[in-house]
Amino acid sequence: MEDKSQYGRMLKKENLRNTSHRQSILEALEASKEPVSAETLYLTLREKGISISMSTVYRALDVLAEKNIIVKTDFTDNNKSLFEIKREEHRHHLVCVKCRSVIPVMECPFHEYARALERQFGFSITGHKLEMYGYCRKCSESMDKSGNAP
Amino acid sequence: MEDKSQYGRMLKKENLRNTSHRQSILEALEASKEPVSAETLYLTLREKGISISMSTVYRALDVLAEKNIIVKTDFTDNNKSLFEIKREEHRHHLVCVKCRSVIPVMECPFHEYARALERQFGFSITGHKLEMYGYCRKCSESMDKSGNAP
DNA sequence: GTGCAAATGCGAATCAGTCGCATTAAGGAG
DNA sequence: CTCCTTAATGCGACTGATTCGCATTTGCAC
Repeated sequence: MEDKSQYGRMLKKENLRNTSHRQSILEALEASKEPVSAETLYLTLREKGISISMSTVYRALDVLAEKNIIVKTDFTDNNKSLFEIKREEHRHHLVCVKCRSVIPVMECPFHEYARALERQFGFSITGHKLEMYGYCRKCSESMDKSGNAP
Repeated sequence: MEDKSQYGRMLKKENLRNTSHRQSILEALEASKEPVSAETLYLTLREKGISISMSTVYRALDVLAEKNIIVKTDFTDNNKSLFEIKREEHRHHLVCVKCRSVIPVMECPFHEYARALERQFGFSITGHKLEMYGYCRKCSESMDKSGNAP
């Protein structure tokens, strides 16, 4: 999504006005390699010299998530929601429970599984979220050295 | 887990005192077929005539989740956390985005996938959470009738 | 039984997220 | 380009789940 006018089209398609704030938010999310919190996003924008309020950030994130342009995620921890742009392929995440780093993962082998569950329960699955917890390479190594088992 | 003294052993093993409140909480979670919120649990206990405070419920749930005796889950919605007892086999969930019903699912076909990711990223996976969203049978049907697409 | 750290109760505090309302600005019509 | 409607925004107050401080109680090792 290098072409920024693309955002305008996406917003229009959803009957959302193409405001400069929404543009900035989408650009910031696009630029971010990992999911960010509303607050982080707010601070990022302020740093860029953009004058915006928290309410607007929250409201924009809500409506964008509702329209499926971005994805809202809740990693169990500090009970803060994180947001990321919806890319071509959806992603899953490896979350390090120690240093809290997040590694995005592209592959998703769950389509057959989902199909089977739909048949079994008469449930129509429209989306899913998979998060995996554990220790990233660095944290496992540092614990090995210090003698603490993961 | 019919044998309630089992709880005592589990707690002791984690260096937690075997208090009557923790017993009650574990029993209530054991009895519940689906994940419950702290508040629901609190009310359930009060109804049973157990005098307990919200802080205690929260604190007990926290420590039990930390010790891996129960599981804390955040379904994106009303930003309330849900808790359930950790059973033999872990579960996944089908969450209806309309009526909010939750269907637990036993099967978990992800072990190979997890293994592959561990190799690929040097990440040591200790747990995972999969939630699937969509429309349960009842809600899809009622929407079909009313003409609203899911 | 005694002693002491862990657990609890209570109410105050925190803090992400929401809301009401007045103001501003998209963007379609003319 | 200007006008007009209405969505979007800012601000500050508010909410509601969760946490915290501190005094009191209770489990349990000895």
